[in-house]
Amino acid sequence: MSDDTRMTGDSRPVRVRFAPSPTGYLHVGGARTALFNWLFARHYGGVFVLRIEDTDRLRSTEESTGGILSSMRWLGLDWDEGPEVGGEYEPYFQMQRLPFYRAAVEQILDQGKAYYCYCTQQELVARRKAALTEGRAPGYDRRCRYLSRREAAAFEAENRKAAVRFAMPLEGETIVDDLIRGRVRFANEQLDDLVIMKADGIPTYNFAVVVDDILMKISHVIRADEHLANTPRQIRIYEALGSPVPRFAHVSMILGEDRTKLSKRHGAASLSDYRDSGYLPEAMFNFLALLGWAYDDKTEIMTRNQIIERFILEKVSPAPAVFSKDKLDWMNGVYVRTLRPEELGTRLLPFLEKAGLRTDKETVLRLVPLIQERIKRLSDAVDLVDFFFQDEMSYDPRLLIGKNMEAADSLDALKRVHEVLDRVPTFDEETLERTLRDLAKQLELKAGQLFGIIRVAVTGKMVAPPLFGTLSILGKERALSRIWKAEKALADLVDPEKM
RNA sequence: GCCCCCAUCGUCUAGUGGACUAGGACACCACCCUUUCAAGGUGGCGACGCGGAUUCGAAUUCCGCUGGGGGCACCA
Repeated sequence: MSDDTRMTGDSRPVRVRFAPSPTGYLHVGGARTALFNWLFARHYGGVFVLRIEDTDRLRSTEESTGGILSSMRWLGLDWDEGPEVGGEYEPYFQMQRLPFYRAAVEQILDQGKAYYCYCTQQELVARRKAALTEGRAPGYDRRCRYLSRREAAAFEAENRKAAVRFAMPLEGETIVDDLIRGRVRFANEQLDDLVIMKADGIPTYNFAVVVDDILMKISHVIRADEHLANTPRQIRIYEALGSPVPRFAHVSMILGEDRTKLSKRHGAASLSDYRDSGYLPEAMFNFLALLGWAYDDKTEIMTRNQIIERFILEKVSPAPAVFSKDKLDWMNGVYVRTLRPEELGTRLLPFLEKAGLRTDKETVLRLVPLIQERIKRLSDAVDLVDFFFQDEMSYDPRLLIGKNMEAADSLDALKRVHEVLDRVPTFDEETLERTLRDLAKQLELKAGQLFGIIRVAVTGKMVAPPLFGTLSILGKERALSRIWKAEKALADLVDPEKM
């Protein structure tokens, strides 16, 4: 047994897949499942397949497919086989693989391990409801499994469309040896005869997934916990098809802060929402990897390669994890701070433009040093720098009054600031700081008192980026004009009559 | 109703019978630094769900309970 075999529990070449259904955006939970598959493949030098399970004709859309692919790419999860890249086992859209499913159904039908079911959906729904109210199991009652030839012919004569059901074993048990959960046993009497092909000739999920995983030679099925209960049925289908059963690993689900399954109700649940609100893909990647997996007792921040190198299924937790936005925010901030300034500027630009700020790369680059360690998300930058781009600011003039000062004193101080700045030889940070600190001393004010007044005057805010950098970037002309306006506002406050 | 999964600080987790007065991170609180806000530093608060059993010894093994989640579709 090779090392890899011991670790992956299987001697076949590693081939895993992520198989989303294109009925919406890529959900955070789905992204984590995709990530774990991808990491597993990359760690063992295997193949990562992307397959689109679009057999739900009502809900599947092309837009969803496009959105999922772009979210995957944004996260950096490249697929070796799948849409747009092709591969040995194409096509990778299930609706283009119908002949494969039909052949497989025939094969099972021929063996007598499946049968036609003529029950209509209305009948099924009614019976299920009745069973539930009477406290019986809601599963299919198997009546068509025992149809006589004559009865079947009668239904055919009625022109009823038949679905195909799989004949599950009635007794014994089916064992799932899960790589994360260990051995899980299911009594076969619990498994009902599921539909494997709908009356319209389209396979159901539980069947298509097995057929494709066989055909695509998937060695490990890493998927969400919610599929564990489906697994024994799928194992029976593998066996009926005479194929080796892959190894299974059921990853726990991701919960919202209220400990229910994460969904739109919890705010952003789609990966694209996170992208749009300014999270970095590298932070998201790191964060998602840590949801249910940990390297050791202290490491939080890891590069993509470190994670690939360290990721093993044995360290994946079986317990569900709550998605903590607080921690994501923190981690995103860490990644924002490690970005090279030019890089951060590049990423910031679209967010500022989207907010309606008329800016350009060069300006943003000058702003970056002032805000890099002050933002967690890229979109946070907007509130921090918008005043640079606005000609008219509106703020409460009372904010111009310095701490523990009167309006009149503040006005006097601001006038002195105006004079001093007007005479200052250069408008660089160092000069500004020296000059203004000296002034504060002269006025017998604390630095914070004076700087606070100036801050409000030039930014309109109590909280803003560092003052001297701000003044310098703003430039003498704009800074003085803002100070002048502030003086007027303060003067009104001191003596409203004198307008 | 039946079946299955899960269970360590508020949250993410480390922990695979003794090294645990249970470690780290986020969040929170305090202090330091400081022109505001951040960032950074230091410190603090804070958990093995409950009950049995096994064992010299249990967060770690077993059983039950409780709680949470998932499944039982001609959805995936």
